[in-house]
Amino acid sequence: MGTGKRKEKEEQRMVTFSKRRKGLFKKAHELHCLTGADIAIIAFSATLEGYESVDDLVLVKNLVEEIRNKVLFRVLRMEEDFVGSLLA
Amino acid sequence: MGTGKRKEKEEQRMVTFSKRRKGLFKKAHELHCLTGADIAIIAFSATLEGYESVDDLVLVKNLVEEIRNKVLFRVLRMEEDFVGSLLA
DNA sequence: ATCTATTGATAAAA
DNA sequence: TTTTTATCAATAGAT
Repeated sequence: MGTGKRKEKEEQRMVTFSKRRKGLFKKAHELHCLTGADIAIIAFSATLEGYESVDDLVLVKNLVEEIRNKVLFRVLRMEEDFVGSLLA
Repeated sequence: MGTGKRKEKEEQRMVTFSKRRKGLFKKAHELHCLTGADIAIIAFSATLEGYESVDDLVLVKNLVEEIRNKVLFRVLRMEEDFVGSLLA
């Protein structure tokens, strides 16, 4: 396969990735708005070149911390509910 | 509003949540298969009662750790690429 | 980036 | 709960 063809194929993959990632985030946003659910999505493309930067990764790192905090918050709420049910 | 109505509304919200979460995960799976992207999704319903357990939260905790590892792996790969580009 | 014909998701009903 | 289906939305391919 020529280099041109390979580049074309890679570009097409990125088009698909971009379109579908956009769709995925839209669906997640709808789910959040419709039901109040807390949702976090992280999506890495398979290639790094040109599509991800250190800045992006810092954003992801912050997002992961946010998610961790949400999980911890959930655990706290569940423990509160459990204690509440014991006292009820 | 009567209690019955409120319960009905909450049930409907959970039906919507379940259906759309299923759809969201399907989309994410497709995106992964189609483009090789690494994707992580965490979705909490707005209410806890009956829909989430400590076991679920342990799974989420593990997922968050997995995501963190992926981020770190990406950083390592980017650093390798950077060093590689300097040596090329 | 924009368009559109087709496919896929899903809300409501059974 | 699962199944059906009539609508509505996502998107692959073309431009």
